[in-house]
Amino acid sequence: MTLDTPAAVVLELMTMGQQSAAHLGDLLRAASPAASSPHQELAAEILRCCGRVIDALSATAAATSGRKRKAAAAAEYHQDAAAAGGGTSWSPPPPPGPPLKRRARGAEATKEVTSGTTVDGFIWRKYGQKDINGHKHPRLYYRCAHKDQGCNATRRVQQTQDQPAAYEIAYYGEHTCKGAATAWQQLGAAPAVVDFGSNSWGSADTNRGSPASMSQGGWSSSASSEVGFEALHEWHDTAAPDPVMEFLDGCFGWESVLQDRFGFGGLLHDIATFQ
DNA sequence: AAGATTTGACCTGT
DNA sequence: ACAGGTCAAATCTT
Repeated sequence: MTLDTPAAVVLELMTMGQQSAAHLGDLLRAASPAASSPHQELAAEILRCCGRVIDALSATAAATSGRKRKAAAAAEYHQDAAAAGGGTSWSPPPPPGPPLKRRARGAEATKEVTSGTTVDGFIWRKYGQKDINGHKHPRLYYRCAHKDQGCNATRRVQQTQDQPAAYEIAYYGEHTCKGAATAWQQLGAAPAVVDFGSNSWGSADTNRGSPASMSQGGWSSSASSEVGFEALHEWHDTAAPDPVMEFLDGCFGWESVLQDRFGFGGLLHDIATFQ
């Protein structure tokens, strides 16, 4: 991907932010492995926010380039139907449209490789696992927990061969569930395609223990994000393990890149506070 | 008891 | 025919 457009730059930087937040979460877990602390939840919240922006931008880019997945096309059917209704607000997809077709092998997907836990704001339910030829580890299949809302987003997780701690995650389909749409309405972005990729409540291994048992506040990004950032600063100013402090010191300056390049400071602030 | 996960079977695209 | 994706009953967890 080039950085020729503002969207590309935002995508790149949000990806960096997501990786940084994942790293932060790992550090926090290492610092207090006993139970999930508010600090870890804050790191998870940051990951969720980054993931939403990344997926929204990715979807926009894919739509612009005219390449669409089959699953995306099915989701689009619902959105077109909703748009025909004339409303600007989110409409529940449920009555399901045409039967969802099995996606073609190697169908286009939004892919990312993560080390260990990632969190991107959606709740996934595992629906299958398969041993894949040429892969030492099984492939895991997840779908959005809000399938009952007509959300057809799915996620495929494959542990990489050479790096056991790394997971290749492919996202298919579009999130059409209500929580995602609400978040963007609060952002004022109102994307034509309500598409937010993804989420992983941890790696294939850490995922055990029910994603839904974690905070479902991922849908209510507005309030939770703002509180989260305030708490993060408060925590940053008080007690924190040294490795975490070092990590944060190295990461909090990345937004200057945007200001230097496109003067996106205001946008960043809006994204950070979801207001 | 309800909801989530596991896993073998079945379905479909290549 | 085979490999990969999904279904759904059984099982597990909370």
